[in-house]
Amino acid sequence: MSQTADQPNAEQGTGDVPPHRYTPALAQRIELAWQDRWEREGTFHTPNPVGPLSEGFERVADRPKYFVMDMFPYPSGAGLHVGHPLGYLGTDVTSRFRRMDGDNVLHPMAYDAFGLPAEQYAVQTGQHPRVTTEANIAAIKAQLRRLGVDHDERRSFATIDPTYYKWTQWIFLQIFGSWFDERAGRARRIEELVAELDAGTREPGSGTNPFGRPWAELDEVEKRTVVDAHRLAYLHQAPVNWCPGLGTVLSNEEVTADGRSERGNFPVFRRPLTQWMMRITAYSERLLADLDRLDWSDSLKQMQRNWIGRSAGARIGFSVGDEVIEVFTTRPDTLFGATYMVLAPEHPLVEALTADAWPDGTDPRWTGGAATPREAVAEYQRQASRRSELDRQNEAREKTGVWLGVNAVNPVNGRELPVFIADYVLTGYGTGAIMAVPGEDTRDFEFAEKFGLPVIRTVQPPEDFEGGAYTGAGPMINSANDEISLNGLGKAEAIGRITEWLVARGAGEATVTYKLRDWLFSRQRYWGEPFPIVYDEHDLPVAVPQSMLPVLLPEVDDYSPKTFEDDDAESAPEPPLSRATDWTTVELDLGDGPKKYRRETNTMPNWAGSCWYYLRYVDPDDDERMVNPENERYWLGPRGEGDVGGVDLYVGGVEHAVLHLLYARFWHKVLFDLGYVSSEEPFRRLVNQGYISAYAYTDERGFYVPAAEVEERDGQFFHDGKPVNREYGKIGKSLKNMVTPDEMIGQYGADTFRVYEMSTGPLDQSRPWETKAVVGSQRLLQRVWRVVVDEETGGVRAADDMEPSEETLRALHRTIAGVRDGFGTLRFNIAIARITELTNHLTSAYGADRPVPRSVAEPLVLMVAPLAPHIAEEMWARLGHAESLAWTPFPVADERWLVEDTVQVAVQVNGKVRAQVTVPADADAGALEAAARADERIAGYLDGATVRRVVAVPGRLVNFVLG
RNA sequence: GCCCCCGUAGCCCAACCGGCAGAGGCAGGCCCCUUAAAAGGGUCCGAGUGUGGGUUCGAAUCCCACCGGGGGCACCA
Repeated sequence: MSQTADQPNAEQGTGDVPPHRYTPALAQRIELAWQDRWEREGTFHTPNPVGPLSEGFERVADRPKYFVMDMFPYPSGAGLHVGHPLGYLGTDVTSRFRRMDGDNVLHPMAYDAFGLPAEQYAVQTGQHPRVTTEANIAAIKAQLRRLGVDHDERRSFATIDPTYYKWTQWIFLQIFGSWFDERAGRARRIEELVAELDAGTREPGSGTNPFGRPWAELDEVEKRTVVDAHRLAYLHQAPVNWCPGLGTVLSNEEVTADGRSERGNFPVFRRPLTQWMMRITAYSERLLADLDRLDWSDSLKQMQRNWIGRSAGARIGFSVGDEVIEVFTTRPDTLFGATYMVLAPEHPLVEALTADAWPDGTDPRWTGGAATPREAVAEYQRQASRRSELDRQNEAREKTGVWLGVNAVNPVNGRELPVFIADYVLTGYGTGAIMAVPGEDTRDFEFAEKFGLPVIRTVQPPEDFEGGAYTGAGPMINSANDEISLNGLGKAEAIGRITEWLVARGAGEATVTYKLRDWLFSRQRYWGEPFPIVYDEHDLPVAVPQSMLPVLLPEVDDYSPKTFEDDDAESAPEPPLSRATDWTTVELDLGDGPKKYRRETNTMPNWAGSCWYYLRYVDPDDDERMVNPENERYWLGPRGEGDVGGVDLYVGGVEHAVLHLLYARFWHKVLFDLGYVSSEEPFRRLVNQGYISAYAYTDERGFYVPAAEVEERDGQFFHDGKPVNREYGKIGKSLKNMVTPDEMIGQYGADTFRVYEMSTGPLDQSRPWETKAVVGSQRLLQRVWRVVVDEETGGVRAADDMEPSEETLRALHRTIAGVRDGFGTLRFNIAIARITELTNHLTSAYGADRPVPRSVAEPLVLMVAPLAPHIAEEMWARLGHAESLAWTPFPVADERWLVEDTVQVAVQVNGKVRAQVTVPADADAGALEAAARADERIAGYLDGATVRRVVAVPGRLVNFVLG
C-alpha cells in the first residue's frame, strides 16, 4: 500500500545510513506521491447540502459543520518567506483535525487580485495586469500545494474572475438600491422609501432636499436627486484624500496618521471632488455593539472601537443673527466657559456668516492681515485646502485662524462669542464647529493665548495647578445664571443638568457622534471592478440591470493612471477608463427605449472583492445567485438564539483590523438587512496569527551580512571570523535574513517544516525563526517513523499480538487528551510536546528490538496526521490501510487511563512544601490529612506546634498552618 | 497624551478555575554507535516567574504602583 516505490535510500551511497531511514529524500518522495493521490481522489472535497457541489452530502449530513479559512493572499511577484505560511498551516492543522474528529469541514482558498500593486507591477513590466496576476496566482497555488494544505480546490477563484466580480457588482447594486431607515435601525429597499414619501408617511431625511419644496411638489428629476441622497451608496462632493503620487483618491482607512498613503507613502491632500461614498456611518452603532458578540481578541476589538470612536455629548445651537451654528461637545458642563467659537474652514455656514468689513478696533491678530473679513477668509480657506493632512494634523503646529467679523451668542448667558475659522477644527467630525473653552481644553487654550481671547475657568483646578487648560476633575465654578447653577457639582452631574436645561430651552440635545466617516469608494485606477452604473441625460446615476452584469473591464491601450508630482496638490484625478472612449458611452434600453448613457469610469477599491469572498466559497459556481441561501444557512447561519453566525475560524494578519474587517462587517450587515444572508456577522471567531521575525547581523560598519553565514561561539556572533552585532527584525532581503519555505522543504520536506512552524508557539504568538532549530522537528518525525517502520528492512514494526503495558496505555491516553487540547485551542506546540513525550516513551520502553503494539502505533500515527499529513498517510498505508486517514476518526482518550489510582500530593507547612505523600486518588480531606500527619518529616514539623488550621484539597495538597 | 497586550532557564515556550514552577524544542556537558564525522541513540545540567507592595493558609496566576517591550489611537471637540 505504500505510495512510494518501496526503494531504499539509494542516494545515501555510503551505507552508513540505514536504507529505510526517514531522510529528506524519502520525505520528498512520500510528500509528492500523497499530494497527487489526494488530488486524484478528491480527498478534501467538501459537499454542500444542495446544489452542484452536493454530491456525497448524505455521507456527512449528520456531522456538525466547521468553516475555517485564511485571509486570502494577494499574489505579489515577490516570493514567500517562512513567515507567510504560518496562518495557512494553522488552519490546515485545524481543518484536518476537525475532519478526523467528525466535522464536515469547509477549508477553501481564493485569491485577492485586483488592486494597486498588481497594476503597478504591470506598468513596470509593460504587461497586462491580468497576465502577471494570473502567473502570480499559479505560483502561489503551487507553493500551497507543496505545503500539503487540504483546500477544496473546486471552490477556488480569484476576485478578478468575471464570474466573481459580476456578484461584487451585484452587491454594489443592492447597496445602491437601499437606504438606512433610522427608525427601524436597518437598511431597507429604496422602493419602500419612495412609497412612503409618496404616501406622505415619511419626510425626506435632513439635508436630502435642497429644493425647499415638499416632496409632493418636486418634479421627477428633483425627486430622484432627493432619493439618491438617501442611498447607502451615493455620490458626494466633499473634501477627499487626493494622492497625486498614486493618481487616485483614498479612503480614510488608507491614509496614515501622518497624512500619507498607506501604500507608497506619498503625501495626501484634501480636495473637494465628487466621488462614490458608502454610508458605513449608518451602521456605527451596530458595528460597535456587535463587537461584544464576537469571539475576537481584545486588542482587535479595541482597534475597531477606536476607529469607530463613539463619543457621547451634546449638540448645542449658538445664534449668529438669523443663522444658528450647531456644535458638538462632550463637555456641555463647561458651556459657561465658552469665550469664542471656531468653524472648520470648509464649514458650509462660513460664506453666509462672513461680515463685509472689520468693525473698528479689530485686533490685528484676528484679521490675517487682510483688508476685509471676506479676503481674510478666502485666503485662509485657500491655504487650508493646499495644506496636506500631514501639516494640518501636526500637533506641534502653531494654531492659525481668522475672525469672520461676527459674534455668536452663548445661549446660557448671552455672552458675545467671536466666530473664527481655524484648521484645528475638522470638517468631518461632529458638526465641523466647536464652542471653544480655553479654560478646560488644551487646544482652545493655545488658540486663545495666540489670539488674545479671554479664559474663564468653570472647573476648580487644584491648589498646585500651574496654569494653562485644566482638563482634570473638580467642582464646577463660575457656572450660573438666573435659572440654573452648576456650581459645586461634579462633571457627570453637571452634564446631566445643563443638557436638561438646554433641551427645555430648545437650544440643544444629548447626542452621540462617531469618528468613523463614510467610506470613499471610488478609485481612479484601471485594475479594479467597474461600477455597474451609467449616467443619463440629467447626469444622474442609473443602475445597470442585473441581466447586464458583469460590466466587463474594457481593454485599454494604457492602463496606468495619470500620476503627478507627489506634492502637486492642485492636480486632479483622471481615471484610466475615461480614455476608453468607445466604452464610456453606451446605448442601452433600460426600460424607456434605447438611449445613450455615459459609463462611470472610476473603479472600486481593492477592498470590494475581499468584502464578501467568504460567501462565495459556499457556492462558488452559482450563476443565478450570489450564494444559495440554503448553503449559506448551513455554513454561516446562526447556531442558536442570539448567535451572530459567520465563519467558525478566520485566521489572518492584524494589519487588516480596521480596513478589510470593518468593510466586510458593514457589507454583511447590509446583506443581512436585505435578507440575502441569515448571519449577522461574517466572522464569528477571528485569530490573528503571530509574526515570524528573524535575527539579522550587522558588521562593524553597520552593514547587514548574510544571516545564514553567521556562526555562534560562546554567545558571540561571527561572520568571516569577525564579530558581528545581532539584531532582530522582519524577514526580508534588506536585512539579509531571508529564508524561504522552498529552501526548508528542499532541505527537510514539507512535514518537518510544518511541524517546526507549529511547534514554536501558539498560533497567535509572534516568534523568531531559527533555521538551526528545524532539525529538532526532523528528529521527532524520524523517531515516530522508527516506531512504525524498520529502518533496515522497511518492514512494519507494529505488533498485532501484543498488549501494551499499563504504563504505555496511561501515556497514550494522556497524550490523546493533551493533543486534543492543543489542536482545539490552536496551541499546536502543546500537541507536539505531548506527541514527543509519547514517542520518547515508546522508544525507550520498546527499543530497537521489540515492536510497538499496533494499538498504540496507530493512534500515534493518527495524532501526527494533522501536523505532518504525508508521513502519517505513508505510515498508515504501511500499517495496512487502503483508505486515506483523512476521514479516519481521531483517537479518543479513555477516561479510565487518565485517572490515576494513587496520586502524589504535596504537604505544606505554612505554605512551604515539606513532603510528598502518596494517597488513593479519591482520598477525601480527612484521609489526606491523616496521611500527611503520618509522614515522619511532617510529624517533626507539627511536633510541639499548634496547628491553627488545616487546608486539605483532595488530589492537590495539604497545608498545615501553625499558630 | 489616552487605550490595549505582554515580561517564566542562555534562547523559544509550558504550567486547567490561585495549589509541588517544567511538558517539549534549541543551545551546552557527558556517554553510546562510528576509522572519523553527524541531521543517529541515550543521559545530565539549568530559572523561583521584570521590580516593589497588597489580598490569601497558599500568588507566575488576583489587585495596586513602578520599570521594560510590543501594538493601537491621537488637534476627534
